[in-house]
Amino acid sequence: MEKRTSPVKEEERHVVPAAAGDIEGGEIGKFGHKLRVANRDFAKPTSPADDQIQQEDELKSTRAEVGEAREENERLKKVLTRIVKDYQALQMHFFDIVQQQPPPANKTPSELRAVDDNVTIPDVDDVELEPELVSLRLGTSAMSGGGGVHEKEEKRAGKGDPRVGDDDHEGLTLGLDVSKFGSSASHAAAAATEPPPPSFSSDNSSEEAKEQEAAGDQPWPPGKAAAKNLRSEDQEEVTPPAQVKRARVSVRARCDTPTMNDGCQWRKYGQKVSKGNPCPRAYYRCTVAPLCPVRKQVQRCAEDMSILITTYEGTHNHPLPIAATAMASTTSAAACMLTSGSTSAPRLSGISAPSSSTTAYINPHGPSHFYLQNQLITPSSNSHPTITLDLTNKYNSSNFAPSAPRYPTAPTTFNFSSSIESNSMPSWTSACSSASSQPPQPYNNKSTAHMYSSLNQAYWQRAATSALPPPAPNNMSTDTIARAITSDPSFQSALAAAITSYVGARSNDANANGASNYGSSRYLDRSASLGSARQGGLMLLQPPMPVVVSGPKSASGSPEDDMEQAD
DNA sequence: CGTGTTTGACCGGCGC
DNA sequence: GCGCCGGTCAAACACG
Repeated sequence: MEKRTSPVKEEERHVVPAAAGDIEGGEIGKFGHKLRVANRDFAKPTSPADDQIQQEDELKSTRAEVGEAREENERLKKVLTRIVKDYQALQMHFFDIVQQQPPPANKTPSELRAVDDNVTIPDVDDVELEPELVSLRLGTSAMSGGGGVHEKEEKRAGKGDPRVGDDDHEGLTLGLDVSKFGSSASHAAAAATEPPPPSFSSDNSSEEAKEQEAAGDQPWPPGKAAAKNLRSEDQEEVTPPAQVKRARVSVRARCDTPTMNDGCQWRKYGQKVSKGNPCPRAYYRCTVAPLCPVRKQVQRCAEDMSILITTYEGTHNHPLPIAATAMASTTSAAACMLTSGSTSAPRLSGISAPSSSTTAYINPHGPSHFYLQNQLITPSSNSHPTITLDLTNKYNSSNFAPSAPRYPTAPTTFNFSSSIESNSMPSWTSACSSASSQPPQPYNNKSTAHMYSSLNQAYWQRAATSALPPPAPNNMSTDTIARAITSDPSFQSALAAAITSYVGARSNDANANGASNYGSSRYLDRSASLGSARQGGLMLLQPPMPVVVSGPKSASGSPEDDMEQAD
């Protein structure tokens, strides 16, 4: 570059000696090229006298231009500075809000219902500024209402919460874990009275944190060793009587890579061939932070090897990078949805549901279809309430109705898609159709991740209210609740956004996703990465991604049971 | 040498 | 009580 420009400089000096000297060195860097070009232009040989005058004029104009450019540069600098400051202030504000936000359980059911009945999707600004809207702990609200739980589940809950708390008390927990929805009333009450641990980070974090705190902070079935060690210490946390197994969120997507990139760091700790699926199931553990309880299972669909089934379980106890936040938020939202259904269903509808499985079908390819299917399944080994987010085109009616349900027993199926019509968000229809008519890749990962923040927040507000079962009436069925939740554009868009980002990112670097070279010590402390993670944990706000929701075409069976079956 | 993966063994839950 | 199964552990291994 330097060599290329030097001849021009020579020309400048020769033709217009004053030019170079009048320009500040700094400005030369920015506008020198322009100046040099201008000089070269008027250096063309013409009549000497006129040329001299013309050159001077042009030089003046060029100087003026440079001055303007300089001013513009300064102006832009100031604007940029202001934007950065605003962003930082906003970020701080966001964290403050997240940290200060009281658990939704503090609200009375009536309050929540009132909100629920007239929920309006808040503007991005509203979401951002209004604490209530920022609250991401709504997933826990389901907990407060969670009364009926199985004895078995209670037993499990009592047994399992060893790993608890260390992280939570540090205030770093990210919480959106939905797993605690089964908490007993007493536990719920405790949760309601206790302020959530301070949590920063992404949307789901606060929820998860709260849930962890409330339910004993044991997102995952602890490792045996950990369980043994901690069981005695954390009696309190173990006590929560009625705790169901952790909710799981399963994502099905066509993916040719070993794993999908969800932005987190994972370490594979096991692989096993499960019954009913020749494809081995890989077990991954989140290694972004030490002791992060989140794990995921990755398995190919037996019927369609191109479909990758990723099942998430647990709550991150650390801030997440943006990309990871998107997925975590999605899973949390889905889990929250599931939670609300599972908790309320037994109580409200009088159906004793050992566990619940909800499937959200999203067809990213064809006409946008999204529907949720909440299924009550028998408490087999797969007693984990599971929500499946289906990104495959399995939704097609032709493929959709399975010949026979794969559940051990025919699940009681609740379909709430009927009400989930585009009329709830008419304006989204067209946009979504176009967006979803393409392969997964088209979605912008970052933008969706960002947008998810606001959407998720909006959803959580709604979800909290929806999830909280009304005090008395038994006429409110799972269907009603699920309908309320799933019909929420915020949830839909949030889900779609995160999912699409998820899918879009999957091909970017599957390696980085599966397990990349992170961490300083083997399987141990990675706290060093938290700083950056936190930085990325805060997501920007963007307009919601349009999502069209349509009702399910079939209510019978689950086309989607690979995961559940495998589990 | 540090890190992640592989893989057989182990454990606990569950059904019979 | 036994066996099956899902899930996890941890030593051995591979890789950069």
